[in-house]
Amino acid sequence: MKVLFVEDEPVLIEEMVDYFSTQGYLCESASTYARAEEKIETYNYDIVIIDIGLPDGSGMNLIPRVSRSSEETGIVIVSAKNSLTDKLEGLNLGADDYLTKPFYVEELNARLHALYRRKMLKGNRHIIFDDFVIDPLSKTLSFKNKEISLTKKEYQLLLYFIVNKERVVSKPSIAEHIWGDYFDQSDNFDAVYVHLMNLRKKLNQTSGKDYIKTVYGMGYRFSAA
Amino acid sequence: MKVLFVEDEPVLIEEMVDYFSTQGYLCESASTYARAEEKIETYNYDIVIIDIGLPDGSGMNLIPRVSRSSEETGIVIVSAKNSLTDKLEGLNLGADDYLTKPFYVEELNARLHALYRRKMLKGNRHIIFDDFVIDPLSKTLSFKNKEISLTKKEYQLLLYFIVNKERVVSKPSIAEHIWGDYFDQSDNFDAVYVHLMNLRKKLNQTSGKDYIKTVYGMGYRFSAA
DNA sequence: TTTAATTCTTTAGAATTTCTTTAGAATCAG
DNA sequence: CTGATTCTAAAGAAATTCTAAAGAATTAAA
Repeated sequence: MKVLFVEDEPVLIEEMVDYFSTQGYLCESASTYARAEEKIETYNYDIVIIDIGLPDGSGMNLIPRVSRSSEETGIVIVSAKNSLTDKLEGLNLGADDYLTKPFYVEELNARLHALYRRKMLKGNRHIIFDDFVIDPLSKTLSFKNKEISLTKKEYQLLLYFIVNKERVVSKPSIAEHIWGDYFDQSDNFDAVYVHLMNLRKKLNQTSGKDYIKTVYGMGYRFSAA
Repeated sequence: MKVLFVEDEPVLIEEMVDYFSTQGYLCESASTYARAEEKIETYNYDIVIIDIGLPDGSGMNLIPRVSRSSEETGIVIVSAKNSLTDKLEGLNLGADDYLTKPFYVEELNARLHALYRRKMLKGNRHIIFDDFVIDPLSKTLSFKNKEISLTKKEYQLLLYFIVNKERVVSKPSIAEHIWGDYFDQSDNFDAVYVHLMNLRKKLNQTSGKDYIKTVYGMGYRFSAA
């Protein structure tokens, strides 16, 4: 779960990044409109949290850009004033939720959770494909009620595949979602290969099926019922 | 955990009952003031969630009745309007928390969790898992009527695990809940390790079971019946 | 068609990170 | 002051992650 915080108050950024990192999110931040724009164009996020009042522009204008760059991305607006027009404008532009400053990080967390549920759990508590069940709370994968132990990277990888079910995901985008933008482009993707194969093997050994297909030269595609 | 929802909107009732049932709560509902009054007098609930605006009376008047029938019961008020006086009046009458409509069930869940935690710390109800009994009043743990001495930190830790049963809790979040806000992120978590191991050892030595599983790189998970 | 280049699979082990455990120093409460 | 608790530090263990390398498969080029 990769999240971008667009916010100019350093203290708030720090608080949010600290908190949500411990919650298992992959956190990045942008403190200006320009930087946010750049990051949004370059990378892919699952959720973007946008403060409206930025020093060099209104966060409102970022909303369409996010939607354009990826339909999947959830958008939460944060604003200092509790203005109904602001709220409506934001939601109209395509934001998924709205929060007024000041707020508790716990509340933002609850909203992100709700958004997460709507986006990928679609109202369910578990993610289910075939005889597999993923419980995000206990971070476990099980096959016919028997737990399959996954490492952190394998678990993240699996979730990324689930979100992009039936779609071809490229190796660079996998790397970006699992390592963040600290990931050096010049690095080779050997690590991705290894984790991918380990996950593939575990899924295959327990079910006998091949869930992850290789699309030569393009990436991988995860398919399941 | 038995919960009563006093709410007249059928859709909302359904949503809440659905959600909280999957969260392991035992859910009941009352859609009128009269029905709620009746249920409160007759049965015992751990938590009552009251919508102020009921068709046949103000939910506000239910608050003293709940307190009278059982001091233990937690009360959360829900109201359509974000009125400060409403909020203050409710809290004055003995409500534990206040929530404005519309809200996300996730958010209510977070509040119930917090409430549960608070109640458990000072309430006199016993917490039971397997052959263990925790008496929050005397802050003691016993196994088959034999007391197990726990230090303060071990006790807090155990309670935090119980509240988050079956969930993966990260080390930072453990630290935050036990040492509070002034816990420095830059501190290393050695102390957490130590207390955790001590608790783990005590539980294991008395019961022979392993209650606390390490989820490598993510945190720990407590499981019990 | 054959060859070369690229991309992918697989394995093994090195490097790193995270966890466990112990012991003793510091701190706190009675 | 004394004893219990809490914290720090450090060493070793364990698990994960990464690197590297060799071979297989696929595509592109000759």
